[in-house]
Amino acid sequence: MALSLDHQHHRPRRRNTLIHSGLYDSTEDRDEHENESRSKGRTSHHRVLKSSAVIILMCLSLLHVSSGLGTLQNHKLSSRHISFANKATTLPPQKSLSSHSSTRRFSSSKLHASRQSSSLDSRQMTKSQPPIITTLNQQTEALRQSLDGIGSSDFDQDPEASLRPITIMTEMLISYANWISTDPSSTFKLKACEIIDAAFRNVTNRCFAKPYRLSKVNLGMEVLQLQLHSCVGAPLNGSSEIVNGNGDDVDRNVLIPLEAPYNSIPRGTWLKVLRALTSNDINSSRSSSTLRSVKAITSSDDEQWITPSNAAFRILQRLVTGKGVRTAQQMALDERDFNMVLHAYAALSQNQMHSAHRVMALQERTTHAPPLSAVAYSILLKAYGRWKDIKNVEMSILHAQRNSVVPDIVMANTVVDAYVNCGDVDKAREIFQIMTEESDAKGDAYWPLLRPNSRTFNTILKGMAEIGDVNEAMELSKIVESKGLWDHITTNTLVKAAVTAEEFEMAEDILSMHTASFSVDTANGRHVNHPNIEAYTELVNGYAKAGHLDKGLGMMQLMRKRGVEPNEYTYTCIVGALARSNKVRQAKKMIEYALNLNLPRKKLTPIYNAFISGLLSDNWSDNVEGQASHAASVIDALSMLQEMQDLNIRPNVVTVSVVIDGLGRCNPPRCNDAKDLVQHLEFTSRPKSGTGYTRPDVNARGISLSNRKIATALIRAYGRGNDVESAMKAFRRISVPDVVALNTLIDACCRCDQLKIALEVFGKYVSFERWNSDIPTIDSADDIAIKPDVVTYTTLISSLLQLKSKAATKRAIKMYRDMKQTWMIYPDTFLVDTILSAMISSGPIGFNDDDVRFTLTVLRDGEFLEWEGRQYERRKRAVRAILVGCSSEVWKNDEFAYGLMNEDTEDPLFKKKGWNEIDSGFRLWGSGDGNFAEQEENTSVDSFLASKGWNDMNSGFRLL
DNA sequence: TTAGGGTTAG
Repeated sequence: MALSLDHQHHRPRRRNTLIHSGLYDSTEDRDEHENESRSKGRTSHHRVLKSSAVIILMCLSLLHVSSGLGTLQNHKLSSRHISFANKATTLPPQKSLSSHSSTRRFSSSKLHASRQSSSLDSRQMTKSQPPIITTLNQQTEALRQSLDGIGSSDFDQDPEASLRPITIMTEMLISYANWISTDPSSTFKLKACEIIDAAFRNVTNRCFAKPYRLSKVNLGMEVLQLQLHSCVGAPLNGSSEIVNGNGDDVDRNVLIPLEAPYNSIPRGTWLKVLRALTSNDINSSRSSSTLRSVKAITSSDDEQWITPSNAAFRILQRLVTGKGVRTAQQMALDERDFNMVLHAYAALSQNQMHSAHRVMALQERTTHAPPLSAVAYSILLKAYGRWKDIKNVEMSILHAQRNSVVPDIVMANTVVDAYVNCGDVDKAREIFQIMTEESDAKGDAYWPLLRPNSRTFNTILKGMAEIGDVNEAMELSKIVESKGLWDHITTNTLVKAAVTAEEFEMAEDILSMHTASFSVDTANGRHVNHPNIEAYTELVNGYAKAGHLDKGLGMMQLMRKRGVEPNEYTYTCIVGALARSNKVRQAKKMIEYALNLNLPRKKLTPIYNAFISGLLSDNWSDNVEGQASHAASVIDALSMLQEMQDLNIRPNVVTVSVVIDGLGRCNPPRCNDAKDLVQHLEFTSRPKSGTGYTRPDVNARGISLSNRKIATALIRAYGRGNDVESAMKAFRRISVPDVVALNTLIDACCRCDQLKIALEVFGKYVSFERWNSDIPTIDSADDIAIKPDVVTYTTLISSLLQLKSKAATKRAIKMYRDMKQTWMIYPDTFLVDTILSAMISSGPIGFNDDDVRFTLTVLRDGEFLEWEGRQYERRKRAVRAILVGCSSEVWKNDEFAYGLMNEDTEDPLFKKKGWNEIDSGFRLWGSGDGNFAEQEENTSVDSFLASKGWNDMNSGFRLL
């Protein structure tokens, strides 16, 4: 369906509900997020602590309100009211006492006034301002003081300080509640509420202001909870503990609701909360191993922890429905409110996309909300592009079209980028064509005429760079230049294209010709953040990866000559390259230099990772010398890990995985050491938990045995150590295993000759029906469905074929068919190679009809793949040699085989050496280059180091 | 509120 441009201008208000491929949920906006909300287990012990805490607090407060006060033990309070008090009980006794005594000092002075007010009769109150006002004002002042230093780590880690605001606010509500029992006039009631509300706003404004911090946000959430719900909390079991001035029993809660409208939260505050919850600071604090979760606002007694995005969604729902929102008339909702939440979900992770769709559905269904715009679709498209989910990229475009959303240049660029990320550069160029065509020439009327900008071109260039199509890229860059749209990213991307194609000279030329002008830091004559630093880094890395370490170091020299300061990325590349070449001393020098850049510690971790990874990257541990050398590298790696910790550079998941892998490649594999290391680092690297507002890590984002990458590395180690049982155990620790973890486990089983177990594992986790059922399956480990990939099938098929049994081969043939037909997975050259070499390895004897058909199928599939040089022809010849010699003649009915047999492509080498030679060398065909000649780069390394002023060769670093 | 570039990992 094509929409004309005219129609697009007056868009129908009708909106399509987004339902497709199971991602568009029709039960969108319930306030319940069962999957996400994690109610904290509340043991009876926990309850006892809570109640005793509340008793202490209430006694302290109420002691002054009314002497001879009845027992409070029977009060059932919402856990909200007392959570702060609960925290106080976790303090050591003395500290707890002092904490309370400070509260008490405060209470005794402030609440004294409250008592007086309670004992005053209402006649007196109408005459002049009641003392409660003074009390509340004093409490407000104390509150203001308690907020000093909020957000600082000192504040967060001092339970006394961080709990005080909540304590004071609760006390204000207690003062209010007690005063209310004297039945004051409504004028003063409102006045009192206004003061309390202002105090609350004071806190929330601070909590939800930049810089955003989880601890602040959670304090703010607590305040919102207090104002919204504590007042309507649990009843008092019909008891009558509080006695009013007339001696009558008053049956009510300890805390009572504020007068309207102060029992709700102003719209502006909600928007501040929304901004904080969807901010980058709150959502992407990857440095912290603390799970990002915030306290949910609930009307029940339950304490729920949910993701910031889900908390934001709930607030969006409030803004839509007006629940808890203080507003005279319904204000129109801003598109940005929705987009903020949409973005928070979409940027988060792939399995949050159904939540992203709920946000869009909420916006669509809310009549007083603006319609979905190109911005919303840009957010969605970017996310799907990032996950390389081309199916949903196209669905999103289709829905934008159905919703008559007119694309702007941003959305167009997002689509182009999404296609590039999905590896479909042709499709990206097609969109480019359509959007730049005059409308009457358009085949697709959806895309309006748009003027491409630098980003459009750079994005397409990126696509070309990734596939190494440097010629096309150069052609396109001429257009970019002629249009005056060349910027430093164009240079960087074009250099990348040349480097990917290993056209290093061209890359250097591009860089010299298009180096951006940059400002000189006159203070030290150096240039900071050179706009082309990425191109330089690309070159350094490209040279090093291509085996030209000397040239890579030459680039470092050139950078120095041109005054371009290497950054952490550049050092990561060069350190990794040096370490891979076992130039330990030089690598360490480089690290030392990177340390001098005075970067934040966090940025140094990857440099160390590159070092450790390079050090352990040796793959010659199959002989004795190799093993000894590997063992030495492991020691070096471990000492580097120690150095990191000494320098307070925190190892991350990558660091640990790499070291585990190194330990696993020892002979025998050091699996126990690997596991111990994880547990040790898990313990030592965990940040101190302060207030309780930052939740301890329970879900393995950081270093732990249940982290997916770490567990995967361990599985690999156990596989090498012939320990299937432990491998299985390690796998089961992963809450949501991915295909890499699965492949590693299957491989571990196969290595240990446990093919049966491998097939069971495959059967348990790989099910097309379950995978396709669209039901989010996070709850039960048994429901997890993993989409296999070509590696999964390669591992299993290879193992099956190695058994050389009829039954196993039959099973392999079936798996291969399932892979293509059910999962639409196409084989790669490695799989084709694996199968062909296995099938023909025993020679033509016993090669039956099925074997012939299978081999021919695989060979034919291989025809569509990209092979190095004449590799495919060689495989064809190998197969032909088998067919010639085998008794089966089914191939004679096969057109492809017939053509194969009659091709005249005789390989003289093959002719000379015959089948056995080919077989033994089969695997080597793929490796292409035998260029591992040892190069002597010491000269250039040292000259670089010398240029840095480090000419000291004997710095104490051990040379391997 | 939305779009483009470099490193380490499996």
